[in-house]
Amino acid sequence: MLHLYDTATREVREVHLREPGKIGIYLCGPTVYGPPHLGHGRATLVYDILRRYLEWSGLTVRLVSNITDIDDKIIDRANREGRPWEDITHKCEDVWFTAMRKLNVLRPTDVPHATEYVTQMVEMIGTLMSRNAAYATSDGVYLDVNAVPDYGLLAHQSLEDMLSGGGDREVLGAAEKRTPADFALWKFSKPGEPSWPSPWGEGRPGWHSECVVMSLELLGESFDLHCGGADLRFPHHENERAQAVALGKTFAQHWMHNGFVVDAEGEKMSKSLGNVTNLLDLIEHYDPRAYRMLLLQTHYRSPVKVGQDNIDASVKSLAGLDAFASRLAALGVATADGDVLTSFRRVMDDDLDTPGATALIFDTVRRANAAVDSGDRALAASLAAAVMTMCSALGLDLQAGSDVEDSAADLARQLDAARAAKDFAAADRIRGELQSAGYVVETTKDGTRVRRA
RNA sequence: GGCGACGUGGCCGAAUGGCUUAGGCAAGGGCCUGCAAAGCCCUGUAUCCGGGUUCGAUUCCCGGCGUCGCCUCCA
Repeated sequence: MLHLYDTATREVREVHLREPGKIGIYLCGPTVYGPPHLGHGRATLVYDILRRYLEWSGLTVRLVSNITDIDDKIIDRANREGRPWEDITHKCEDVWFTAMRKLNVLRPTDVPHATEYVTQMVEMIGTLMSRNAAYATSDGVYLDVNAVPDYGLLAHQSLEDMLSGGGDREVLGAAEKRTPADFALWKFSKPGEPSWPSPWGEGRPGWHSECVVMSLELLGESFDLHCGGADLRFPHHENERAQAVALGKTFAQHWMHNGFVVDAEGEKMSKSLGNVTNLLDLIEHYDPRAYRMLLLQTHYRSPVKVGQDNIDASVKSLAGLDAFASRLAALGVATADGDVLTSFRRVMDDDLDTPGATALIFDTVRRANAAVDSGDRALAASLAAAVMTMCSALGLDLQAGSDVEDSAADLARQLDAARAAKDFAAADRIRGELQSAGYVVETTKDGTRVRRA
């Protein structure tokens, strides 16, 4: 059974399922106001790997991941560029899902939009008001964090400690708030801004409310797992939880957070630092599988450096796996080796130990290659099947060289003929042609094999 | 100021109180090959520093140095 580190309890523990065989997961999705960056890519890849693995394990997974399509940053950009805000959110969402498709990230089972749940959010805020956990000021409605006894559970800091720190940061709306840590549930709109009606005045929802409403509505109370990037731990997740607690509802049973993407100097890459490397650039310039490979070789909670050397190494390791897939495709269908798959489950169930899983894959590849060389085709086929099964469970599609053009296949046959005739000058010339056409050429006893470089 | 994470070989990156080693990339040697490619076998250099606990620490504890994150809206 799956064990994951739980941010709330700070320990690796079993993920307890409300309903055997089913898991409900909420993943905080993007705010659609700009191109996705590497951190977005990491989070979606990590949870895509989790989701695929769980489905492969036989669980029915309901993965709810929101799109935040109303937010200050969206409004700012719309004003700056003189465009309708919906124009920005629609376009950014398109770009987002196109990028995710290229990364082989499955679409979540549910993709709720914040703007579709404004009515429910207004209702929820009303309930919080009636419970005296929220109050209105001149610029909006705020949650009173003192209504939440264990506020700071995810931040692992007491309210007092949090308030004592923060240095020279500006606290929004501080003058009228009961406590500086109180956060906006509803923001009154200025003229010309997108707005929805509410009992307290026209406005728009604050950032944290949508996830509470949508997760509780789609997954229900005490749903199994809540996920997101480590930067969302506080304040976003803390504030989601605070609202649920203030409502008197049980929220997520388990909290999972993935680590940051850092640059070559080890600093977090984020928009606030202005050193973003765009996810779109990465998947345009490199095999999109390379990022998945890199993340698989890193534990999801560790920071990961994304740089030239790292990505190059992943591209090369993928080439080795592709060569393997191409080589072993000829062995035909076999039952995957059971011991290997048992080991695979063991490492994956241990806090999603994908570095262990990739080590297992490479070991199995080596064993399968050795079995081919020693003539044990049955063993090779069953090990190869295990490799393909594991890669598939991780969303890593190996390329077995099926996209070879007819002309290249022709040249490969000519190359064999030339070698058979010991016309090595011709053979070398043909190989050169194939290589300059972008193919890797392997001449073997069983004939020449070509695949895309 | 408060809370927390981390410092492993040429690079990336796991694991671990001693027992057999992570793994990938790079490097060297060998086998195979007409030559390559792919593959197989073998090899090297490592656990930030100083104390402590221990028969024994890279692993646990303390201190130091260094890097990073969070402390109200960034995946």
